[in-house]
Amino acid sequence: MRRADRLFQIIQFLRTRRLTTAKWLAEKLEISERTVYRDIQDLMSTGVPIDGEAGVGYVLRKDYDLPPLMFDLDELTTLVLGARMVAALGGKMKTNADRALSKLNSALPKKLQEDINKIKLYAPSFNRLHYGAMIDLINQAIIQHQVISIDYQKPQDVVAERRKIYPLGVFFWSDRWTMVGWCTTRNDFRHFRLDRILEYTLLDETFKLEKEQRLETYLASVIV
DNA sequence: AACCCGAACGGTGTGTGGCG
DNA sequence: CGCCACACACCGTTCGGGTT
Repeated sequence: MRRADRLFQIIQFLRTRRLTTAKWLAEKLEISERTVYRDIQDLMSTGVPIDGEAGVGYVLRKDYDLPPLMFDLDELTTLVLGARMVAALGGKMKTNADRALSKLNSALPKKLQEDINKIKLYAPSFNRLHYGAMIDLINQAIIQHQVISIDYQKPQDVVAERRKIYPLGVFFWSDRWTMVGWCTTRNDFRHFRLDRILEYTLLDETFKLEKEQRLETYLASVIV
């Protein structure tokens, strides 16, 4: 990593953390603490408002911000591919992704605008079914704490079962989408494949989660 | 290719100061 | 008082760029 890149990284770390020690920075950047001290000193000497306190760590004063920075081609490639994957979901997700790409394109310098058109990475079949509208609705329900009613059909079932769910999150498992939620029928966490949800409705009913019903609790139980 | 030079870095040791 | 973390100095090594 170039030194300039490392100095930029240090500022980024300091911006996103309340308190940062030289040891932590040294581990993250794979350099010695001694080098961290030198870098911090150099940043401070160029006017970056960093406060260091022995026995405490470093903090970046709140009034400091970086000027807008331009993406490099590798970053742009990642962003464009990501946006194209999201656009493949359809619905409002596609509209949003297209709008974001358009904004990005208009903000780029001419050279990068040309480069971005050369990115030939597409995701047309990233998702054969368009879940954009369903994900939009689930996302809205999660934010507004609204109950969702779904008709869910398991492979062994002949008819779909109607359930009321407190939606907690939507996950993509490399080949399929699922919604994780608190199932009021089973009174437990359940995840539902979106391709097995035959009908879904946002109910005019809100929910309040107990601690044992929250997504953090679910994640803590499944992630070792 | 060999050499020189400066920048950057790591290691080590010592001092200082906050905190529990 | 001990621990932790920053501050500083000194020295040796590595690396890249420039020169001969």
